[in-house]
Amino acid sequence: MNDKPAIVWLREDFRLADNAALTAATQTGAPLLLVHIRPERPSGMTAVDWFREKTLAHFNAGLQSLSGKVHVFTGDSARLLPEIVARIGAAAVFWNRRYDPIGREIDAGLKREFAACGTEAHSFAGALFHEPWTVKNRAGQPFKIFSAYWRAACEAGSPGPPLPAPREFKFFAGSITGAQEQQLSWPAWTSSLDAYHEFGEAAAQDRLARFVADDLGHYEDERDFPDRDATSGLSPYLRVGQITPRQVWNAVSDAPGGLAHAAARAKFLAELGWRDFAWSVLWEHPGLADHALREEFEDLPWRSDPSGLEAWKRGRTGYPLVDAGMRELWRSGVMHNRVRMVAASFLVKHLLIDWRLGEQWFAETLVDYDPASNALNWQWCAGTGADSAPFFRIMNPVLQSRKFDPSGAYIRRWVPELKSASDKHIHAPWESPDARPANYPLPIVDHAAARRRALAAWDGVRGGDRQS
DNA sequence: TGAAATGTTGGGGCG
DNA sequence: ACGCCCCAACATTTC
Repeated sequence: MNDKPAIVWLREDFRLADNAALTAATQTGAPLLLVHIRPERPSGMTAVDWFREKTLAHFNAGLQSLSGKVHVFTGDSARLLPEIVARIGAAAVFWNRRYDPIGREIDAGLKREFAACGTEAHSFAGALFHEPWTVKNRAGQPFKIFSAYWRAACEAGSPGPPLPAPREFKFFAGSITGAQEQQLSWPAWTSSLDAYHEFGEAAAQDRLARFVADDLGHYEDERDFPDRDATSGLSPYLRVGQITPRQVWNAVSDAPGGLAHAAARAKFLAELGWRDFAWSVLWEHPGLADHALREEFEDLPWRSDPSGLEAWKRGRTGYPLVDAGMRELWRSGVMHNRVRMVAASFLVKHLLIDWRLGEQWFAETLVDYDPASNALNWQWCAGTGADSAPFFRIMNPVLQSRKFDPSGAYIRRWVPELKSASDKHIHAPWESPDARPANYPLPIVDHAAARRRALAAWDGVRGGDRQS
C-alpha cells in the first residue's frame, strides 16, 4: 500500500486509453494528482492552444464521473512542477515524453532535479510509433530520406496492442493551492472554429472507426480531392494526444477488406509514418523551423512583400484554389492536405516569400499544428530539405484546381464570391471578364511570370551546378 | 506528392 | 495515289 501521492503530468496526452504514464501511475496504487501546466502566453493564443484548451475542458468534464479532475496551473513548468511535488509530498511523477527542442530540455532538467532530491520521475513513449532516436541506418546514422526511414521503421516491427484505459482510479483527495479554476477567455477569431470540431477521446475513436469503415478502402484514390471527405481528419486528435498512432495502426490493421485494401492501408499508414519521420528529423535538427536543411537555400533571394503575404493569409490572391484553402484554414483551423501543398507552393514560389513566414502563419492558425510536421513539410514545399520536392517543381494553381477540384465544389464552399461561377471558369475567373465577380480579386501575380522568376531565383543559388 | 517545352508519330484533309 | 501540311496525342526532356 502506497500512501504518498503520485503526479501524472499531462501535456499532450489527454486520454485514458493507451496512456502509458497514466497506466503505470495507476498501477502503483498511489493516489493520483493529474496536473496540466500551461505556459504564460503573453503573445496570445494560437489555434492549437485553442484546441488543446477545449480538449482539456472536455477531458476534465469526463473525469467528473470518475470523481477526478486535472489541476491546471499557468506558468513555467520547470519551476512549478517541483513546487507541486513539494506541496503535496508526491513520491513520484509520471509523464509521456515529448520531443520538441524546448520541451525535451525542460523534461531532462526536471529528471535531473527530481533524481537529486529523491523523487521518482518516470517517462513513457506514446505519441509516436518509434522514439525519434531509435530508427537509424546500418551506419548508425539518422535517415534523411523518408522511404528508407519508413522501410527501416516497419522492419523494426509493428506496434503492439494499445493499452486499455485503467479500470479504477484513486485520486489525491487533499487540497492544492495555485490551481486555476477560472475559464479562459477565447479570442474573437476562435469563434468560427467551434462549428468544425468535436472534442474528446470518444469523438476521436468515432472518427477513426468511421474512417476505417467508410474511407480507408478508397483512401489512395480519393485523398487528394479536397471536396471529398476522404481523409481521416485525425490530425488534431493526434496533436493533443486524444488518440495514439498505435491505436490507429491497430484499427487500420484490423480493418475488413483484406488484400484488396492492402495498398490503401499501407498508403495511409505511411502518412502517419511521415509524422514520425518529421519528429526524428526535428530531433536531429532542432532548428528545423528556422534553418534550411540544405544550406545553399539560405541564399535564396526571398522578397519582402507585406501586401502579398497579407493577401495570401486572407485568401485574396486571385487564385481560387489557393484562396479557398487559406480561407478554410482561417475559418476552420485545418486545410486539406493537397491544398496545403498548393497554397504553400504559391507563397514560396509564386510570391517568393520566405517559407518561414508561411510556417509561422500555419503555426498560429492550424488546430493540428505540429512543430515537426509543419517545419518539415514547409521545407519540403520550398525544396530546402534533404528529401524535398525539387525547387524547380512549381505547382500550377489552376491546373491543380482543375485536376483535384474539377467541379469547383471545394472552391464554392470557401469562396462565396465564386458561388455562381461556371464549372468552366471557376478555376481561373479572370479568363472570362464578363463572368468574373467584381468583388473577387484579380491574380496578384501572373503565373507564367512568377514561375520564371522562381526558376531564376533557384538558378542563382545553385551556382553552376546543372544537375537536377 | 509537376509543369512546360520540345520531340515524335500517325491520321486525315487537301491539292 | 502521292506528297505535303496540320495538329492531336503521346513521349521525352528540361526546368
